Amino acid sequence: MSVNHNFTKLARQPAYRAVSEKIRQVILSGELQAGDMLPTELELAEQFGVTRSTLREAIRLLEESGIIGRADRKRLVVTLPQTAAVGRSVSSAMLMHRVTFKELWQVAMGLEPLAGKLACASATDEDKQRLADNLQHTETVLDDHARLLEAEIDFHNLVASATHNYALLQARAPLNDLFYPAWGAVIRALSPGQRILVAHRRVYGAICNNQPREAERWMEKHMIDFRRGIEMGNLGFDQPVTSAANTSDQN
Amino acid sequence: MSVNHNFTKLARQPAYRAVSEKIRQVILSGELQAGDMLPTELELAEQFGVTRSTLREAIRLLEESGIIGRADRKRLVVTLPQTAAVGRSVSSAMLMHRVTFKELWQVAMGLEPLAGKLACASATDEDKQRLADNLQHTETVLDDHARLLEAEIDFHNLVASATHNYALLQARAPLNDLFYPAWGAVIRALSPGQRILVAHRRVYGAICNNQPREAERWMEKHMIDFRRGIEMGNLGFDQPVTSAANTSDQN
DNA sequence: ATTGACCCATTGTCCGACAATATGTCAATA
DNA sequence: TATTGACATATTGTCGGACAATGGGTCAAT
Repeated sequence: MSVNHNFTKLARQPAYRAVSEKIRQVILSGELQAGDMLPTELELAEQFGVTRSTLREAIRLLEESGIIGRADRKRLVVTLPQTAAVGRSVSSAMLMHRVTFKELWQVAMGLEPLAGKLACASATDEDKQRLADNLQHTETVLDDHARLLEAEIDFHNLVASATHNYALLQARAPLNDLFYPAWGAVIRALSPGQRILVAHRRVYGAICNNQPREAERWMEKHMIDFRRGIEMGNLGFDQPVTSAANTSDQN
Repeated sequence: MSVNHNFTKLARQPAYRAVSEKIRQVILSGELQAGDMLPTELELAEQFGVTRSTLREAIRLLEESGIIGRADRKRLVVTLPQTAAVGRSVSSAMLMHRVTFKELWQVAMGLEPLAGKLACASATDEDKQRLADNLQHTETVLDDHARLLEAEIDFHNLVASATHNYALLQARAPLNDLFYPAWGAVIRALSPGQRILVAHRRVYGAICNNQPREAERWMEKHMIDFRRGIEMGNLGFDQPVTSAANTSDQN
């Protein structure tokens, strides 16, 4: 019989990956901060001792992570990742995993009431003003399905932003891409404009009056309404969500 | 005075990005499924009418999203994104945004009790067995700080997995990378092995007996303990978390 | 059934090249 | 002075070709 000592299957990584990791480290360590310009591709390539081709591949990895981008279409610049940019990767993953509407709803039930609650303590006057503007705008589009959905999504984003909690913003990013858009079907089927407006007003009022319990409860009711809408419309609560944001413009 | 009509600043996208988007679309539309092999780089390049260099840059973008990878280090293959892979991008973003421990804790307060609650309804016998194994293992490492932290993280992952809710798994991914590791300092400072074990046992018991309320409450208590630990240890509850997983191995 | 020798396809990396495009300078003009 | 135009320069996006290393396959020898 053979003596079997299990060796750890050593994984060498290609150069483009090593370069990418190195740059990422430097950025995450704070040595390079958001807004800092990076050297030109040629210069970077020389520093790492690789060719421009290899370096460019490394750059792409960081680009997709959203931590570097281009300033004015030329120079590379360290960037503060936008929630939307990072969220797209997450959303892609969820689509491939065939996440159901129910799963997203469960997460929404955990995060949206929380957002309402937290917003009470942290919303600035500017946040409140933006919410007020949103409510006013919503009233004018109650019967315009597309705009209503847009206003609806905006409202929830504004509440989340009012928490000033980036971790929360990031955690709920996929809801924007997958959960609410899918809900557009409900709006078209049931025209629940009034119910939406009432719930939003309650949440807004609670935030303004610093009543976290109220904000939490009404956001929860609002979410339960969502579920009811999906089920009543027979729109596949247990079905995988489909990518609504599939409409990237190109030939 | 000049007539000022604000034109939308048209943004042309480079070829590597267009190619990347196209492939992503095909995958997300389901036309290509996880496990499917892609043609060779040369073949793909010819199909798109670009050179291999350009195509490779496109591949890097998708690679970072975790939706394609390499089977046996050669052929490209459509991959089901791993939570860890996608989570890394998210974690990077959070680090750059200087997310505080408090922010992460707030998210954890929203998601971990939820995970406990949902797990009650969806945990399989196998899930329960894994939890039981984890508890048994935890008892043996109560005084080994490193292993205790590891077991602690494992437990929460197991509970989350038991929900069989991928959206939830993805949403709480950054907690694994940033929240719990940072909590290692608490373990070293306070040696709260017993408290941890008690809470875990309660959660486990509630899941086995299908008592969602109990599971939720004990998970919540557990999280509050976390916060207390951080504050008692004076470990910077309001400070940005630092990347503990910064230790990637390379020269 | 394992080993070794061999071939082949594909990747990772390199090099050199060029057009398109921003940036900067400077003169000309109103 | 402020705007315009002409020009030189730097940098990116893309191309095409090249080669070593490596994994997979075949086939013969043991």
